Amino acid sequence: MIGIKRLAKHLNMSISTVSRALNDRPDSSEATRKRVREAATKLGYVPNQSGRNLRSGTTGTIGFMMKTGPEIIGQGHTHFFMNVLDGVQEVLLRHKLDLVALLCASTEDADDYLRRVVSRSVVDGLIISNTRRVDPRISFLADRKVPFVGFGRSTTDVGQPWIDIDFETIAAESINRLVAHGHKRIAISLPHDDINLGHVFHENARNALGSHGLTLDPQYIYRSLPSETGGYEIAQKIVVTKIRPTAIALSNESSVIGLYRGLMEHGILPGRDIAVIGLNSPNSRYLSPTLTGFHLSLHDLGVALGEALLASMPQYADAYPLGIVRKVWPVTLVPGESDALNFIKPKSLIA
Amino acid sequence: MIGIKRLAKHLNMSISTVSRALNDRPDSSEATRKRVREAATKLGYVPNQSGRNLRSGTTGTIGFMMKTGPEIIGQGHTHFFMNVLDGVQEVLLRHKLDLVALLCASTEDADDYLRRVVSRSVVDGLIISNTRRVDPRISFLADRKVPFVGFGRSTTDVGQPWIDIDFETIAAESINRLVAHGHKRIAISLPHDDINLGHVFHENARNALGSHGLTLDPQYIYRSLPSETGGYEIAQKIVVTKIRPTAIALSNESSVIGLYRGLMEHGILPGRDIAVIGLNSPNSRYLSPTLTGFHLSLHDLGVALGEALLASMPQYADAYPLGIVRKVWPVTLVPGESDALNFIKPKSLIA
DNA sequence: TCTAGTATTGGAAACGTTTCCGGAAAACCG
DNA sequence: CGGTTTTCCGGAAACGTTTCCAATACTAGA
Repeated sequence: MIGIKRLAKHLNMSISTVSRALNDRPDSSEATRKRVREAATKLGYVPNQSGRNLRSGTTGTIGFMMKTGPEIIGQGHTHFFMNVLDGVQEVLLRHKLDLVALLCASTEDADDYLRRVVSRSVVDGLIISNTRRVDPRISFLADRKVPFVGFGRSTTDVGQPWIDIDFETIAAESINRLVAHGHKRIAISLPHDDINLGHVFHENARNALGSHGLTLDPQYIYRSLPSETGGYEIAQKIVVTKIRPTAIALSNESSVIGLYRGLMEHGILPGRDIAVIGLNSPNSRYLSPTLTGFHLSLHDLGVALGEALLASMPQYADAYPLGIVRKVWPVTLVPGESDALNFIKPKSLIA
Repeated sequence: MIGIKRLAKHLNMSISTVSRALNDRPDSSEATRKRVREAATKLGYVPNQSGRNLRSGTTGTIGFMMKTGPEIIGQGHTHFFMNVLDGVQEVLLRHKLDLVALLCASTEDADDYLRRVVSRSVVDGLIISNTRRVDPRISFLADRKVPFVGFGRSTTDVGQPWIDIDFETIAAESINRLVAHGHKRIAISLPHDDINLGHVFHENARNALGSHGLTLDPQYIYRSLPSETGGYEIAQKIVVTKIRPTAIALSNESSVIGLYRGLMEHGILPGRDIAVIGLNSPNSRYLSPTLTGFHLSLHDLGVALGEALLASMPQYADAYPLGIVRKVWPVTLVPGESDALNFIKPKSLIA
């Protein structure tokens, strides 16, 4: 391992000159920059991150916090995160920043873990997802002045930047479309009550129903994990509902797989016996009947998330003069067969 | 942010004494340790990781490398990883080490990324998964003397520790069982040819068939991604096979979901029209007919992986006198309905 | 040619921690 | 009680980098 000292000696320069050249400081000549760069690659010099961190107080890494263990938020969600993170990483790379996933063990409290990570100062900035309705992480990070961006909103508001999927549109358009198709008994799926998006979805679905003179029957609100398994459980619940809903609007992308499976085991075919609107994903691509679902560009969302974070970091703010980014990420409806118009031929099973 | 200096001044001690006390060095008295600890928590002192790193050359973090992006190895695999990582984290926490997932963007070459991570020395040790048949990462890490453990074997052998799932048993027992049930046209699923486990599975399946006087028909080898989608694609391929296999043994835990879906769309019912043996997972729990599959304790595997890594790190070797760990992780078969004994009533569809 | 300004450089301090080393005090032993 | 060992402590150097500051060399203007 060669350090800047030996590199400097080898070049017959002072270490300060070498450092300046390596970092493209304005007060270093192009000639020396070139010489230094060449020698550096020749000798295989790579700056020691710890030394750099110590001096500058930054680490050059951005963290994305997630929990490990069996009861993670939803298995299928991974595709989701992996695409978003890919976009984030793309932006960060441009600034030589690195993205790591901070893995909080299932045995450890998430808030404790965050505290530990922050005080060890292993990252310069953070992305937090699965934002809760009231989220202590937000106030904590604001308090510690750690730059962060929420992937999701929260009622805990410290003026932080966030980007959130447009669940308003998803909920409202789903309902409007289903009502237009003649449905009256419309169900929705919601995540755990803590999660903020559930409230957004709930409220907008209720309002949309209200605008058509309908109400949201509490028995048609199915709470479940946003996973295949969660969707399967919804199907089980639907089957035992006395007066079954004729349509359901889902609030996540994973559960539709399990929902289809569960419904079909009982001879209930989406698009014929029940209308389903959900979110598209690679896994929903092969569903039959094809899914009527909302599409969103996850990679681009990740890019936006990365840019929002950089905009909130003083060092990079001038490259991204965006101010505090608070953006609802657009979705577009892709019609399929699962909510077919020629519905309303209720088979016996719609008791 | 308070440093060790201010802490020392506040205690009227030298910083060396404080440092020793905080690290429970033998040459510090219990009395001072107590005083220091108390003052540290009272003042909210947390050691600066960068300073520590710089001095000691270690970072206190272990990395698990994975790729982000759309074409990741398999979405369902995540549950898999999340449980393994949970076990790893559990072990590491005992030694105040932290686990992070190193996210390699889809646009970046994995080997380049590894090189970058290592030279920036952001981790003290690594776990690499999806080990390939010939894996340059292994020789690179050995060359750089970075402690690591393979989650999976490879023909690239530098004496590194590894832990791998017992695909020998999975392949052989699957075959033996299917043959015992009277099957002769037995198919297997394999991942990309690069991946090492594919070769293990292939070879052992072939040998098991051979021991029964059967051969592995090349047309019954279905290559696919280890994902739901991959399983769905296998079903499509099965359907268009001239003389269809009567049984299939899967080499991953995710594809069975898509396989079931794809088969059932064509009226082919696992356990009646085709026998299926796979790997169990939370998502396979709700399959109907229930899956005959292999179970393995992922969390414990993670623990073993963590211990194997620590055993290979000089600093921790004395706590884990295991030498170089090379272990095939055991699996147990959980019988279900998908390979039911009362099979062999070939419907018309088994052309 | 001299001066003022600019471009580039080297020296040295600083970031926060650990650890080596010498020394002082205490404990032990005969 | 003298000497030897043990226990504990403080001073200072070191890890590798960045950056402030002063100094030098060069350029341009008069």
